Amino acid sequence: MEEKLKEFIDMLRKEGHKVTPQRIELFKIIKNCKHPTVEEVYHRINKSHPTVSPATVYKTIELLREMGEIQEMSVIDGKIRYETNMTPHINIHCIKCGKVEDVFSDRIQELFNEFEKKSQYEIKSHSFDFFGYCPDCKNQESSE
Amino acid sequence: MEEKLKEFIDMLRKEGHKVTPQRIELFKIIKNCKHPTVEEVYHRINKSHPTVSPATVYKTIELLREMGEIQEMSVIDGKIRYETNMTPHINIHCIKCGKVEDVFSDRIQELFNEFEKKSQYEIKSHSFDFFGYCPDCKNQESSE
DNA sequence: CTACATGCAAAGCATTTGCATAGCC
DNA sequence: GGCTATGCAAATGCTTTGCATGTAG
Repeated sequence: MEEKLKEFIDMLRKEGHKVTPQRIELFKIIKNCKHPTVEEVYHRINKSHPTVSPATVYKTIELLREMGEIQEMSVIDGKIRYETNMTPHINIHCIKCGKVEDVFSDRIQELFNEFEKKSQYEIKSHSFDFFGYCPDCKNQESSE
Repeated sequence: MEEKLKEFIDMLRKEGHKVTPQRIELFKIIKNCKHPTVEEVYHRINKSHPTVSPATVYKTIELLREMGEIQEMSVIDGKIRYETNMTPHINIHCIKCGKVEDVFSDRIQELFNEFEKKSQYEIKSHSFDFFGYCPDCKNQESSE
């Protein structure tokens, strides 16, 4: 975490952006959230730093997105959420309880390599999502 | 297309929804669009049926989503787009020119099967997206 | 000291809602 | 004929913008 923060600060400087307490705090909060909405990020920063405005939250999220630190996700409930874990993985969403789990697999990289070759695209990022019933909700389903 | 429309009409009836001209027309339009936004759907129906209101477009899109005919997609430009082709595939987005291509592969089904077994989830749908530079834009990139 | 970032309030838009009317079943 | 769907207009709520002030470099 400390390491990632330092890299982030370096990248800010390198790209000519200023290093402000708001940006540092928002980076820490966002990277510690799972798949936050703007609203959730705002509520969190509001607890520790009540003067930070929604405008700053929106602007910082947009900056992080441009810097490749976060990514907009597939939406299931209409609200845009942000992927903050940029390690290749698949999100499995339970469409009943709303839970989201990360799953890692070497197959993702394989698929990635296959498509890059086949399509002639230069692939920079991805977003993989499964939607279904988690083990708990699956059982409840069958008894309904 | 005719076949799909009939299935849709049957499903409407079966689920107790009424079959209206607006729903039929919106179904046809939406299924003929690639990855439309709400706005695009509204503009299209507005040309042929100028009295259809935005409210009806929103409600019908929500109905189609509930019925599993369409799905919200990963967003790249902030606007929610809808996946209207429910055949398993991956979308490759060019982050420069905005083009989106569908790619089909047996690997998707394999990945699907692997995860269903491994995770104990009952998977109902998915959304796979790659983001990068298409062959054309890739070359422009290198010469900049 | 200069330029960019922040915070606030207002503006802008997309989406939803309430309700009267129309039209499917 | 009953009950859902539609269309309209108003309301809501999220996001952006403009501008004065603060602050990093």
